[in-house]
Amino acid sequence: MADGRRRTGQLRPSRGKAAATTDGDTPSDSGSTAPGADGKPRAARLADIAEVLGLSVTTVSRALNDQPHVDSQTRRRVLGAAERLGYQPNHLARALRSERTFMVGLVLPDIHSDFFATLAAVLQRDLERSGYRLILCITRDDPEVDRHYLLELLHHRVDGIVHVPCTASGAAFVRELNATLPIIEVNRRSESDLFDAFTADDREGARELCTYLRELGHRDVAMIAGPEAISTSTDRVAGFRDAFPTASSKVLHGPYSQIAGHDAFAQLVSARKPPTAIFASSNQLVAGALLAAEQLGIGIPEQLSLVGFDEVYWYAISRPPLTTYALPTDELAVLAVQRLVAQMGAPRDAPAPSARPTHARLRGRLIIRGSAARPAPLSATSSRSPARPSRPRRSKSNGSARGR
Amino acid sequence: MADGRRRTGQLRPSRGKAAATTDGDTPSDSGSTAPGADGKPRAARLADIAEVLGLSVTTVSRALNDQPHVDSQTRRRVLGAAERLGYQPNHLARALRSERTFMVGLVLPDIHSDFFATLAAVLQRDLERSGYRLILCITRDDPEVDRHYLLELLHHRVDGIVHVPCTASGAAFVRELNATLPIIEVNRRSESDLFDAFTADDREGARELCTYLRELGHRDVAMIAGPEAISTSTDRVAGFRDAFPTASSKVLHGPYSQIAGHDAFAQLVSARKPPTAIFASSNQLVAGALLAAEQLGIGIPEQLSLVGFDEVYWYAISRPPLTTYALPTDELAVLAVQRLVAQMGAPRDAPAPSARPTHARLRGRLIIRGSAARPAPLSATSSRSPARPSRPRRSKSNGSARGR
DNA sequence: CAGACGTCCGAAATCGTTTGCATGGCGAAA
DNA sequence: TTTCGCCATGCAAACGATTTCGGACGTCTG
Repeated sequence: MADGRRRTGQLRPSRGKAAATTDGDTPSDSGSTAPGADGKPRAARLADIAEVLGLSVTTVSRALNDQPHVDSQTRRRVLGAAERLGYQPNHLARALRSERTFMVGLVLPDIHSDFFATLAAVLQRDLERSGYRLILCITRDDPEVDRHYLLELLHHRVDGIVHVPCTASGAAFVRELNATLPIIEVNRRSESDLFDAFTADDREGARELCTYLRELGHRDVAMIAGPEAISTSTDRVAGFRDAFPTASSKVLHGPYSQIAGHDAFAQLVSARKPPTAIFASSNQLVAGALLAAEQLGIGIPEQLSLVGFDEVYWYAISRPPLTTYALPTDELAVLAVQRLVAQMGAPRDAPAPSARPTHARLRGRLIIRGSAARPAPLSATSSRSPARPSRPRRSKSNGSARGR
Repeated sequence: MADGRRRTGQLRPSRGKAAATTDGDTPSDSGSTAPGADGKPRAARLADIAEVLGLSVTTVSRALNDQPHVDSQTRRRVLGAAERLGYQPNHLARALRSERTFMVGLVLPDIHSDFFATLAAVLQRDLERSGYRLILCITRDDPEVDRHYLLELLHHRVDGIVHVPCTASGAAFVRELNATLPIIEVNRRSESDLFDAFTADDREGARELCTYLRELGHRDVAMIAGPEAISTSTDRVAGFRDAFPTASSKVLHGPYSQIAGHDAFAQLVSARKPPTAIFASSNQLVAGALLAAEQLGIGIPEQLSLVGFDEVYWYAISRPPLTTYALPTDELAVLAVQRLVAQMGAPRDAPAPSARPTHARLRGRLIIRGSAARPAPLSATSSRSPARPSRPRRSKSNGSARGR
């Protein structure tokens, strides 16, 4: 083979010691990490291992990646040399060539809210178990920020995205960019019908919770809802209307924030004819409502019933303990990772274009604590005070410290 | 220039249309994203833009990166073509060559705890403002997991790491691997003295909080502390001992978890001679303690005083509202990002090896609410009941809905 | 007018890995 | 003994950008 003209790929001019003639397995004097001869020490590369052992980078790569067609003896030598040289693989180069970054993006509105914190924690844990790292992107429900992050993740060539959309179109524009990476919607659902989605059955949950209020005797109930563009909000409003179809029942829309809950609560109770119960439809909203009740000196549930949504660990120790509808947070995250990993593992070219995206609605469960009681002024039948004493009655799934 | 022998770098055999002879500025028929001729469409690269405009990749790269030495007219043409072709830069390739990934790792024990959630949110926001993406790694205070993530981040060639260590050595082993990337410790501090650290002044905070208990008249106070290996825990214990130097004052160590707080509280109050006040030294611990008090029917502060640590948004609406020492969470995160970005922006080779790592301790502030009162049995002077009525007295920095 | 300098641009090397293809060598089947 | 195929290995081309070096050309300065 005429090796007359070496072109590219030529090994660097012997940065380490000149190729070990015999074996190189003996623990020589080369420090554990420094391959440098004179200049500053550089990080070891595959080529350095190959040079020390007199092998090719190909074989070294195969040995380190547990690929077949490598002699077990050779593999051991490679592993040993890698250890001695302090070799640390470069995922960038690997990803560039193999077109797999093993990173997924998580795009959600907020990490501070208990629900999303749990979601993020479970997602991160399960993704890590499948070998994926997670890039965290917080949108604060700002569509521009949402779009910015999705694009940025695209540029980083993530293998997939978990998306909590904040617009009706969701990540549709990504698909228009001819990007075929898997995207899964969680908790909320866009109207694009382009992506698999895992959400709670918000409508059914709200209906169940509000039916409970109706059964307690409430007829004049108001709802503090989230933004109108977001599926969780509209679905919960629908469930609310299922239980209270009268047009008079009031629904206040606003952002999913504590301040919004606070202000909406204050506005509702200061009305000429305030409701007897209020449904604050997220954990942020109900936290704000509780604070407002505290500040305004409104006794709950003596003067007014209040129910929340989402289960949060401090609900049991709030004053009063909150009656709520618990969302299947962990399950949502687990299923999303499961689906996403399956899609990312599939061959890149065939993303099953025929299959229509699926939407799974997961049931939660009602948790009855002490923040809702029979309506105070209208109670006709009950002779004793409708408001329970300060020590609330216990219900299922309460009391145990949830050690998440 | 004898172009007889093209070697590498040869442009792909005209995947797009054959090099536009004249200009290529006219909006031709090529779809916005599909450069493909026959095969499946590929994502546009710099070379595609260069080919369409009859330029070199060098110039295109410079134009898109706002580098000098590009004619403004040329720059406009490049931007236009990039837009038409739907060009999306490949950060992997860029990072591989330029040795800057614009990603930083965040390694912390937990994201569900309110404190760390806030920390992560602020870090993410500020890092994003400086153009960095954040990789989230949750260690659950497991040293093995901690080590695993640090290595993994190294392999991904992140530009820097924000670390909440859970061992005495912290990320010291990373330095032994000859990795020179900036690492900043936040909230907790390892004993390695190798990294800049931003922590709260936990000792001073605990002293201030416990001195308040002492001034209320408490003499028999117990502390529920975190793990012994973690700086926040040992520092808070030191502050507690500053205020209560008697050897009899009890300190219970355990993990920073709600269950640990629950169990420690139950253990303390069931002792033969229970303390008159308990200092639960983290938000998880105090949440568990509150729940235990609720379950055991122990009135707070009537029968027992309880104080927390960290300020959390639900403290104001818990039952009772918690007296606590607020940590400067946001400030911690802001300063850490500031320092980290400065170090990441500095030239890679000179990480100022002479400068000794700095450790900044930030002051928090005492927030007095209603969970601590004069000790019940020992109250000598006060004629009226030491326990306040159910409606707690208000203090500074309470009541406003913190809209995080 | 010579030389210095600045601007615009391109060729090619480079980052560190994976991967398609080729090549001996060796054992098994014919 | 030949042929076929597999195994272990190596060569060199990707992957898609940045960066170094230098060339062509125009302008300013002494």
